[in-house]
Amino acid sequence: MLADRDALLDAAERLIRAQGPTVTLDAIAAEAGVTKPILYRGVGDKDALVQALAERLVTRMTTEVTALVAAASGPRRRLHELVAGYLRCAGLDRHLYLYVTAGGHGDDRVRQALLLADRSAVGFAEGIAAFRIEQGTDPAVARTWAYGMIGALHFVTLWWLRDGTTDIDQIAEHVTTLLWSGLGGGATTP
Amino acid sequence: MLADRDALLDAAERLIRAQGPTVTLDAIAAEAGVTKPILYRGVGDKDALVQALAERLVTRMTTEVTALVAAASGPRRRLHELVAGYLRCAGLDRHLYLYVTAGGHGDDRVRQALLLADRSAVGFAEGIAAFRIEQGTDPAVARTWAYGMIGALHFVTLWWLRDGTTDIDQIAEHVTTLLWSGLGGGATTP
DNA sequence: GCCGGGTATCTACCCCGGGTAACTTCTCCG
DNA sequence: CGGAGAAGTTACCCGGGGTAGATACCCGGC
Repeated sequence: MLADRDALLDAAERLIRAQGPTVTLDAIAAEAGVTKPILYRGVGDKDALVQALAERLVTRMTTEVTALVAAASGPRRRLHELVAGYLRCAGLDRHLYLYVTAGGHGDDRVRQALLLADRSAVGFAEGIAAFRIEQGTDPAVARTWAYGMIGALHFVTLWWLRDGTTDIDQIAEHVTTLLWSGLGGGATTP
Repeated sequence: MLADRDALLDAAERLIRAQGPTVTLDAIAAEAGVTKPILYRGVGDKDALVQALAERLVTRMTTEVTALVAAASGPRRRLHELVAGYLRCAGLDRHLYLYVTAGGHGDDRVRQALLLADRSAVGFAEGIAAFRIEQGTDPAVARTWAYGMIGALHFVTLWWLRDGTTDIDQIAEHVTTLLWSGLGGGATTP
């Protein structure tokens, strides 16, 4: 069996989608038609696998969401599309999303938690900085805001995936309002 | 040796603080002067331990932050104190914070990730709802905003704990600005 | 003072999953 | 046909969570 790296990652995705985020490396190797050492040769240890899957997932989500954002007009609507798109993508790939955001195993717990964030933070921060400059406000907040916004999206996503009580559109609207207007709601009170 | 639940949890905290979030249950039991089965009888399995420690940590952080918030005047300053207090507490208890937010082991990865959030979300949501009513705006956003704000705080915290490049006060100010004014920055653009 | 029973605790183990060393097989070329 | 080398598989190690069975301790009854 050809031990192509992409084939291995495809198998991993397939199995995680089918069986949830608790699949073992043995199972993934079997799904790919090979054995564990081949999986190691192809993609590295478990952390590397998670990282590779994170990369793919982020790429797909970014593509999807970017298209939605580009199709909307006005910054607030764009933000809404971003939020709603993120939630929808995570919902569709929920098992993979969970595997990637909580699947770690090594000592570096922080790294795991921030894997997905790190992958998208740079692009996110650039967008924020550009918008702030255009607005005439200080772009120095960009990196912090990127992590903050991703954190907000991520936690709301997890909460929604777990409890799933509220309608996705309503949640997206609430998150958008928070991120767009903040607690102050546009008030200029210091 | 007395296998008091509190003594066990104290030992766990002590060891995590001293040796980081990768300590094993054996080590914790040893620190408490007992063996694993006693630890199990006293606090339950690892998830229960993490949950108990989360509860304690949240209680302490809440007390601390609440005091800071109460001492500040004006909603935006209050928010700033909340953000800065959260960051500072997490920084002081960084190992414990990491153990609690990323220490899980069972299948329920979502539960783990949201443990800290769940513990504080209710109180948070109440505060938000009260503020929204006072403001004359819709309080239905409260639960979503609670998770969103905690997520933002959490991710910024992790990022800061890991990279620690930027000054804590500056980060706190940036997060406060995001949560208070949002991306729109008080603009009324739809 | 000695003995049975109950309880509290420890020792020794199981299991699972990640990670790897060493054996096997297949192929290609002289 | 034989041997070198690549490609893969089996069979294992190890660490950590979780638990069953052995052990020591304490106390009332004789």
